[in-house]
Amino acid sequence: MSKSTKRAGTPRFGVTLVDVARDAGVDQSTVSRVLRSDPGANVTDATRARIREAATRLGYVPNATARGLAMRRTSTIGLLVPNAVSLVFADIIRGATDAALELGYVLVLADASELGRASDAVRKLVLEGRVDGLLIASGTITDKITNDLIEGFHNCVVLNRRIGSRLPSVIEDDELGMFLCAQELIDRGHSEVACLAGPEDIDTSRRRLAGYRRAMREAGLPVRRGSVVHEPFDEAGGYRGMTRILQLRSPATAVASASLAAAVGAMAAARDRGISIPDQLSVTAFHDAPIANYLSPPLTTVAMPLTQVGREAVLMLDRRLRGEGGASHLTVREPAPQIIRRRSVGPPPVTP
Amino acid sequence: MSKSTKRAGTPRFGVTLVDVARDAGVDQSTVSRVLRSDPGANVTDATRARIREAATRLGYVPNATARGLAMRRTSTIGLLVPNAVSLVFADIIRGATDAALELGYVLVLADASELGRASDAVRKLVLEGRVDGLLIASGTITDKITNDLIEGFHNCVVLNRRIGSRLPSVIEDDELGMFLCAQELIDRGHSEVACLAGPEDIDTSRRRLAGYRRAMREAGLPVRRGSVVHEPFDEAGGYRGMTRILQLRSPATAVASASLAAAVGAMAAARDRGISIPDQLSVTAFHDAPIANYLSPPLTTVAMPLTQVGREAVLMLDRRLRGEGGASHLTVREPAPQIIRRRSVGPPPVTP
DNA sequence: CTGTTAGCGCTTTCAA
DNA sequence: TTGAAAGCGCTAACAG
Repeated sequence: MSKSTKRAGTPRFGVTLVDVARDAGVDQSTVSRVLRSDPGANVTDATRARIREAATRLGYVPNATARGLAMRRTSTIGLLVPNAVSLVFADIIRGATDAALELGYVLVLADASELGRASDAVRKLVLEGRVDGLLIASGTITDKITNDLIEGFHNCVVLNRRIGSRLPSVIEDDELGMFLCAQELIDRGHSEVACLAGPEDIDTSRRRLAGYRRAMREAGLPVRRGSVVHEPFDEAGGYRGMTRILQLRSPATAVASASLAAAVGAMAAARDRGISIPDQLSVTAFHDAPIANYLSPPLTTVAMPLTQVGREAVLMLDRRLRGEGGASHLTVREPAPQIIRRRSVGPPPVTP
Repeated sequence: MSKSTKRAGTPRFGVTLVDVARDAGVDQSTVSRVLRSDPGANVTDATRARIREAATRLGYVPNATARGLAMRRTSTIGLLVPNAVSLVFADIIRGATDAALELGYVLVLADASELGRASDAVRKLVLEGRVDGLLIASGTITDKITNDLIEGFHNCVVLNRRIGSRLPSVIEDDELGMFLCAQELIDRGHSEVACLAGPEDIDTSRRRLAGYRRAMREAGLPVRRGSVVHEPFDEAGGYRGMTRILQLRSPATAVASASLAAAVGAMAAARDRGISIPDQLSVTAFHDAPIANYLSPPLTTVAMPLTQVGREAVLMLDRRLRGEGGASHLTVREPAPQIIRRRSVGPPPVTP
């Protein structure tokens, strides 16, 4: 069968190595060596130049699929997010994207707002080899994915969660961040400080709750019955939780929320019951985002180093992909959590 | 060189077609036919069963890279988002993800919050062949990308924008949606209705502005000088725009915002000047999202069929990838825009 | 009904 | 200093 046999109807890729090689009058392997800047390549400056020129002139772009097949790695990593719109993921995504770029990966996000989709994503991305590794920043669904699919798959890093000790993880200093949320309230004179904690069965919630408890303990304040409520990390959860807190016989005068979204819901709940912030109720939230500036009133938050979490997760994944060892559990403490004071905190109301 | 020659040090993929074939005692091509459910494959039920059994027992998963190389398509499509956290993208993403799944694609998101990243993403995803096609839902950066890289590349569809007639596009009925935003205000008795429009040079803004103008015109209301302000579609833009409107000699009593985020900023600006909503100022916004429920007061919005936009964009891209013709510009009108009344609209204040 | 064979575009060993 | 050749895992003619 002659060389001219072309599959009929199958589209071709663009300019290939062979095209460049032919144009430059060398072998494709030489082109490959030059264009990859292969360190162990001894190529004349002349040929080198000729190849480079031909490549740019022809508009050659290496094909990631072919390279991936040959190298058995795609140089892309995935980041699974619960819903791409959650307030706190912007920073993680930014940090991860930057770090990935620096290390020569391309970072793709996969939306896994639902359980089914998450499994789908893991299958399609990881098992079918579309990505070299996976970052999982997917709060609630993480456990399920873990059990279902990730077990034994070590090319992945979990963000903001610590699940057993099997899966590598990068987390923030949840305890400290939440400590600061509560402390800000206590410092202003509040003694009845409630806590809008996340889902009870999640390690992240537990660490944040521990920070709240420590702040109370160190101030010599009791944690009253009913003043710690477990609700999801979203607006609806915050709304429900705040409503329950306000129904207490002696409601708290301040509330530290373990998530920004929940704080938004909490503020709405207070407003709906005619309670004004910060006059009658003070609020602080774990995590900062631009929206905090635009709430009524602007919300005092504790900004966490989320960008760094994204970055470190990529670095850790890369290390693992390259077979290096190193710690597989990291708590990001730099830059330190920082309280951003806005107008949602005031002194406790004077009780009649 | 014997068959046993293995590259040293290169990791292997998992279970391959050959493994399954050997196990089932057939050729790999047969396995391929069976596992792909190739319609033109005449295979005995017996072998078929044997192959299937072997595949599942060995835990075979087809390798996307190899398949991609052979088929010259990756079966993945990319969705470029400006920043994954913008409020309105959740629905688009959901619609697109679902449609992609149905058509056998996997959808990956790429964050392109900055211009540089956007070009990077296009290069890495499209030119290097990591995706078959690209959806671009990237407001402000779209133009640049277009000019830089997309020209002549027709495996892409632009969302919510119409750029020349070269690039295929899927948009909402911006005019109608914004018409409804303004009409709601007018119906409540407002005659001084301002408009928080988007950036002036963007077609999307122009269509929304046209809807506002039509509502005013049909009501016989003049559009006062200074009551249309062009600012970006974000909180800061809304804040600035609202501030300018409130500085007018006779400020409007109502404002229709061309974006949800801008409305959030606008409400903050009003609050900061001691203006209460809806008593002294009514507000409506184009686009709905859960956060609207939790603002103070909850914001009246016009919900647009964003999920459908995401879906249709995928369908259109798929059609083009398959070489089918069909319209390359679509305006999604179903489901119809729907006004969601909350508490940000009231009658105009009685002027002294 | 099934096997053989020739690639897809690239990397990498080995030989010259 | 460069070329030849094998092969990554899969698909898709074509032959039998």
